[in-house]
Amino acid sequence: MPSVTGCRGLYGEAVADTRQRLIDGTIETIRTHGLNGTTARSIAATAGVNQALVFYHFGTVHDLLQAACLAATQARVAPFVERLDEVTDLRQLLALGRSLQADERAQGNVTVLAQMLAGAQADPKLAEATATALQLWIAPIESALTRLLADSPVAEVIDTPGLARAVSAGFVGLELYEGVDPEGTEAALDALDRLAVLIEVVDDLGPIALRALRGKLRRTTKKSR
Amino acid sequence: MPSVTGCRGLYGEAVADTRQRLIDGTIETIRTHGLNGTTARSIAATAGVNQALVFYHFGTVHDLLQAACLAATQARVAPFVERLDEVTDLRQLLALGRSLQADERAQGNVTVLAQMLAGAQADPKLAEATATALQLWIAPIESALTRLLADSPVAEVIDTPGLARAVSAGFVGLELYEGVDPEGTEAALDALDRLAVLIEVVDDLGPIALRALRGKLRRTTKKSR
DNA sequence: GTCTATAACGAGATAGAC
DNA sequence: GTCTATCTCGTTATAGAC
Repeated sequence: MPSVTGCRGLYGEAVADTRQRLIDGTIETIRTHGLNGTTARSIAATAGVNQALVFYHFGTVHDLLQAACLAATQARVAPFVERLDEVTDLRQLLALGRSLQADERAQGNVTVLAQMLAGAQADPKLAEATATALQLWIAPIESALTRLLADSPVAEVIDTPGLARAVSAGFVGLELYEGVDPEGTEAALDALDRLAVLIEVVDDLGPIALRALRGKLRRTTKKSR
Repeated sequence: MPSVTGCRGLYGEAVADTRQRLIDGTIETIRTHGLNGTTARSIAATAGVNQALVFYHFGTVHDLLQAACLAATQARVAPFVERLDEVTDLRQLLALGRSLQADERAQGNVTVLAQMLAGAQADPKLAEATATALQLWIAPIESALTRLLADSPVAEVIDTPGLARAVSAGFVGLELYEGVDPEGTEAALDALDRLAVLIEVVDDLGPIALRALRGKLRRTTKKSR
């Protein structure tokens, strides 16, 4: 197989190819074995390369983890952003979220992110890489929310950046929860579906009810803070 | 210190005390070192006992993890249930949730649950124990939600068991997210706060608006499923 | 760049004295 | 029940041949 860069070693293999195989192998290994079972040996086995190459190309297993996390996230976010731009209301946004989650689940990418997030708790270096990766998801979601809620009375009291983070973090939690209770996760997603409908319904209320709601929202919010 | 059971070994130490120290030490070790850093040696060091006692009392590190996870959760859920019974509306429920999360965060218990959840993804045995522990949280939350939403039009379209799971899973996700972005988590919780206000406001609408809302909720929900 | 071989270390787990 | 000592294995990482 020809390499993109054309670089080849004494053994005739392409360099860029090996690096990419290691990155892909890392993601796949986290997905199937968890972060705990992701060692230089298991990664190399999955990637079909020699174990020592992990250290030649990335120095440490740790650095490979970071590189793989970022690369995988970037690759997945790009197509998502395109679909996100076509969303015109909250229900479509949630539908996209579910469709996305189904895709990600099948590919195991949210699992990877969840594993990184868990591992990051006791590892500042990993935390940095994970926060960056998660931000890649959050930013476009925040943009979409801001756009969708621009004309809504709800926008006055909802903090869009905060909501975007809550949604993203919530999805990660759901993904983890799915690992121990798949049926429960389906029920949870259904419940969220209906909550989104609720917000949308509020948006579509007649002018009278809407004005009353607006006043109440403001008063109640002030009181509770 | 006198033991509950009174059992003592040749070295004069109480048995129940050592078991409890190991369980407490396990939780503390997960909290500070993550699941990855929780080894028989690190647990024993934290608990202040000999490393071999892990295997004498629990057979394997794995079994100790399960036991500690369940014990810690049960101990924490009990007082929570009492406070939950006193909640009379959704905002109080969320306020309790935030207060609880602050406590849990300070004690590191949700972190423990999150670590278990992450580890459970690649470990069926651990998954079972974690699902049981999480269910200890979900059950009382579900009861409270059912009680609070009993007289609400929202109850007709919201799936309470699903919502309870979504809330629980979401909190775990937020806890993990907090490890990599504390400020973002605060913003996310604020956003959820306001969402809860929204539901409550809908509940307090006048009879006319409420009837219109009810019809719309039914129609929209049917359409979207 | 890739391979084999191996060093250095920490992990789970056990044996046997006390 | 508790302790010390130790076995065995898997891990990261490196040295050096090709």
